[in-house]
Amino acid sequence: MDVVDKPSARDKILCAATMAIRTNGFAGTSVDDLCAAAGVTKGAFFHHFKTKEDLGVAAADNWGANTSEFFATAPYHRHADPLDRVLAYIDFRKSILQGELADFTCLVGTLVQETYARHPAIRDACERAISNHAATLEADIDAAMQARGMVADWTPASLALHTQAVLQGAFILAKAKGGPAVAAASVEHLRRYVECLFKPASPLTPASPLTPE
Amino acid sequence: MDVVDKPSARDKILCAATMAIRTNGFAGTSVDDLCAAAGVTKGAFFHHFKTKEDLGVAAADNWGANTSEFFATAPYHRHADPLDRVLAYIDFRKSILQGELADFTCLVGTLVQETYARHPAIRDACERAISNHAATLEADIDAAMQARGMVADWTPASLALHTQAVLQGAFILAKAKGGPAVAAASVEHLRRYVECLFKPASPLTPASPLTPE
DNA sequence: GACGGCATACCGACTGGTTGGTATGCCGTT
DNA sequence: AACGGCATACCAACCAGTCGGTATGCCGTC
Repeated sequence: MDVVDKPSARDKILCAATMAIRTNGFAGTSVDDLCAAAGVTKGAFFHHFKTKEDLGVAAADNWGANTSEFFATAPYHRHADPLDRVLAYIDFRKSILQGELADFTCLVGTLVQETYARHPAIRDACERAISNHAATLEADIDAAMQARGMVADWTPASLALHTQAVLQGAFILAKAKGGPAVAAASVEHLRRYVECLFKPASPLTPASPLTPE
Repeated sequence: MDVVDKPSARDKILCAATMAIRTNGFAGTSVDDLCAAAGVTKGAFFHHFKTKEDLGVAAADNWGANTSEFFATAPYHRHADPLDRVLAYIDFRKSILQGELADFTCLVGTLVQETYARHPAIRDACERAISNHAATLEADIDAAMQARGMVADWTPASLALHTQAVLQGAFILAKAKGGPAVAAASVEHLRRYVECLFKPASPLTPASPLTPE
């Protein structure tokens, strides 16, 4: 148990899988590619993962764990008002749309898209990751509604999932257009929507805090 | 030139590819699978398409052409007010979220997700299909804004693309959750957003035309 | 209208490389 | 010496793509 723990083969494979699948998809990533990228042999791969599908499940679970920690320690939780936390979450999601596409797109969104029919185990793992993450938002949305005594024809859960839909769709547009700019614009629309839902009385405000493009 | 034109091998392949790729993805669909599903031989396949990538481009182009016609002849264009047309478009998109996942999800969204890095030609074809479709919405959005003399910090183009992002994201959630219900809820949020953007003055109306879930 | 010349559409066996997966053995730690 | 962690060697199935060949129809010429 060294301080400078050298990563185990399993971790190296999971890390390489995260990048490779986000870039080339699940079916588009071969076990050989993965081993080469991770710097391990095929023997190591099949020592840690029974099948390639098993790796897919593990990668989705690993993604869920990593993103949970990443967002749990993110600064947007500091706000006292739950609505401010939701808006800050959206701003935070917008702010991390930078660099290469594979650096900010979502592994489980990509993964579930092409495996939902043939690999139910992977689909379920992706569903868990998405729903768990949405649940962290749902709590703040719910608190914001109760604090305002709001009665609405939509549920906190549906809005939380909607934010994830917008993000996933934004990633697809970013891939189609070759850059994060479209995605950022879509996230701005999402912010405007949440502001609108919680706006007490005032009408359309032409001068919004968002910077014009 | 018969009245009962039997479909050419090319058409049968494109039709089979549309379903197969939406179900199993591009890399997950082999040329042999495709030929079996279309009821043609490999010789026929490579007579019509130089490579598998070529088929991907053709499938995306074909999808663009088919959806263009489908939406151009859809009933939502009948409304006189351009905003009504936009809202009716959204309602229409919600109404067709039925049946099997592969029956209503978007080919080019699935396709671009896993090919953007390795097959630029396919990515460009998908981008064209998405942008062309969004452009038909953009015109109505623009007209609705001008009719109201609206000045906003967002553009008609960005809202049109945002609608597509919501739909694409909704498809991903539907795949993860195994049914169209989540997708419909997200499309309802989109409708509420567009209503809010164009609402002249009144505040949040708890009694909305949307049916509660 | 019979002819050759040629293009298009399609067939299916074949190939070389790649795939996911297995069998076995080595090596440091306990 | 027993074990987990990994390496090497290997396999059958499958992959995209090729190639020689056939069937059919069009078109100008005589």
